[in-house]
Amino acid sequence: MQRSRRATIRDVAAHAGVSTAAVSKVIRNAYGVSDAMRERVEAAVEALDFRPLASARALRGSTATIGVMVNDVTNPYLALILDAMRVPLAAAGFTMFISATGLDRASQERTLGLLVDQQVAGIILIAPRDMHAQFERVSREIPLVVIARHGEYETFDVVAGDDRLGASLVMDHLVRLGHREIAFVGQIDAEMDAGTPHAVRRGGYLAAAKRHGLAADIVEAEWSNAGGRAAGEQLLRRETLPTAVFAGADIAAFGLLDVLQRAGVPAGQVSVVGYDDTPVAALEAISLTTVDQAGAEVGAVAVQLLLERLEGRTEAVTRILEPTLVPRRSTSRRVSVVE
Amino acid sequence: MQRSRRATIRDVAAHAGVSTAAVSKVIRNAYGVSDAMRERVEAAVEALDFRPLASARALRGSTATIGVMVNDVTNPYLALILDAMRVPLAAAGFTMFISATGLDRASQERTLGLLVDQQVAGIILIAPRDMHAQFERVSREIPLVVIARHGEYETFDVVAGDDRLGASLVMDHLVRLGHREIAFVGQIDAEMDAGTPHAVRRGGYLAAAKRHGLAADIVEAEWSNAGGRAAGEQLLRRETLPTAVFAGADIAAFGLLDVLQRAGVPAGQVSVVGYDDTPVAALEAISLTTVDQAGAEVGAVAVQLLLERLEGRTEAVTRILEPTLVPRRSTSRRVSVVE
DNA sequence: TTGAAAGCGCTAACAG
DNA sequence: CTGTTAGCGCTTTCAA
Repeated sequence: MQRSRRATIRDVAAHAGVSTAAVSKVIRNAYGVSDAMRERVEAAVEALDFRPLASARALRGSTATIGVMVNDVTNPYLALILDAMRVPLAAAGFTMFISATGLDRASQERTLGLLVDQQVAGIILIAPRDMHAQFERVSREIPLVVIARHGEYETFDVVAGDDRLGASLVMDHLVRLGHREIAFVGQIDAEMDAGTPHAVRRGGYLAAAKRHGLAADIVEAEWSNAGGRAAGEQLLRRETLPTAVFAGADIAAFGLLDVLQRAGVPAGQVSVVGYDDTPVAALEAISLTTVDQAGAEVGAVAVQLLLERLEGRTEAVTRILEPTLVPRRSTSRRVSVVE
Repeated sequence: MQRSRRATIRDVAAHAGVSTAAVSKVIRNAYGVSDAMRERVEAAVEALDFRPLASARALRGSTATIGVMVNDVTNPYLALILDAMRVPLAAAGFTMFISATGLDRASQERTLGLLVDQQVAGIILIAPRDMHAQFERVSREIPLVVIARHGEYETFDVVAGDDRLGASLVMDHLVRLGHREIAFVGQIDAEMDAGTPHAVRRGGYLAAAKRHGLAADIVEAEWSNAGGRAAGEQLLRRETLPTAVFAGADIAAFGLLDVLQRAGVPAGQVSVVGYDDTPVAALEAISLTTVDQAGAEVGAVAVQLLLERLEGRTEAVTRILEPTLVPRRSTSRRVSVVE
């Protein structure tokens, strides 16, 4: 049995014996249709299983889709943010399409362009590279919310955690435990500007180290499981281990801890701190001290700001969320190191 | 400075002094354009920053977008699959849009409908509920690949791990270690049919238990962190703990292990097995015995099948991937339990 | 309240 | 090789 082609608004109009304009009004819940008309049209819609084609609607102007760009779907913190956006967007009548990119700027620029080409009604970017000119250009036409970038902007909204404060909380915590040799794991590449969480946490680390009169000790490695492992291996090659490491992100802390543990470094000898408070950090077997930056709230706030924009707000809003330290067993009082 | 509206193909044609048809051919790399023409058009495209609107193209027929539906973006195994699809799809010239749903069938049906309305060129569904009629209907019009469902179908392709074998590997492993009281964590709800990984793993567990002459012991709880915790609490309320638990999924195993550990159950007293081999399972501090079902490969195979369909294949293909057991420290020889 | 008709931006015959 | 033109399916004036 050959399936007939998809029903169009004309098919519905013919079936109901009315004009396409009438059908259009009914399916959009627009004003100016009699009850009788509505009923006939709805019956025809039902009978033909009619659904308006998104592209035809888009070509006339409106869409009800929101594009969300994310640079790494395997990052559990980002997943938390994404997950928090789904329900409120749907409740507001929007369809969310997630577009995954790489970490490089080129793929992110391409992806943002594609979202614009799709005429999405609004855009949320999660932890994008700096593409300031493009942000401005896009946001002049489409409501835009950027998550996890620092800085005040004129034409779009920003939601971010206070990474400088977060780094400071971590350092104060470690210093209070008696630590003086505190390493920081992080890597800044050529595409990374001052507005990234990387740069801000690093800056917070440096400022706090200075404040406490400590020597800065930066281990260059990216925030990933592999990066954390690499950092751990770098440290093991040294003559003396630092007594504490601020790994910059949970995911890196896990890799780092694992390498230390496998190398036989006694638990408690090196205190390790992550960032994000991902669910794994809370497991008793891991018990990683970290910084909670409320991923679910970030997502919810971003959606709220976007919806406000879609309803007409034009002034830019920047929302900085306050992080909190979550102390666990991966940090402890400094132990004197036996050479 | 007011931004001018987006350039259209007519603007480009006017700017280059040629017809819109010529521009269309150039931007599509179609045959029948002189080099001179190509150059002029390309210059105009550049000058006006022209990009074709996706909806207008879609309305004429073709799109280069692939829709991927996933029921839980916070599930690290699913994230692995998603991540493996991005690069090959992009390399083939397609844009991937991920659509997140809930676990319930209603939201999945809605989402699948939305993808169709978007005229995506192809669809990949990851671990969907049973919506057989809709699968058939959709796949008659759009190439469709379903991941993580069992069964042979006529009109679409399937990629799945052999969950029955996986469950069997787990049980054999535990029995070899001397275990006789082996519980299984899992929950089947009304919407769940025989083709789900849940049902198949449960079936594999039951069959293996029978084969080994063991009593079946199913703990009803969902495969999530919370579900694993709930299962752990259920077990703790019993007079005697089973000596081993097959948690059904890593994510549930983590929660379960955590509850047991916090309750003071000595390590090694209860062997626990997960499923999926997510990165966390490999951490030394967790060291969870699990089943590797090659998430990255699943994603890559799904993309490959979809691309084949897009190039014209019409016969349905079902690809079952063989899982392997990954033994780690969370399972050990049975210890006699002290009451 | 209803319908006729124009047109969104692009592609694909078809004619020249 | 190049241009003219008729739509794709829908929304939206504008008249009736």
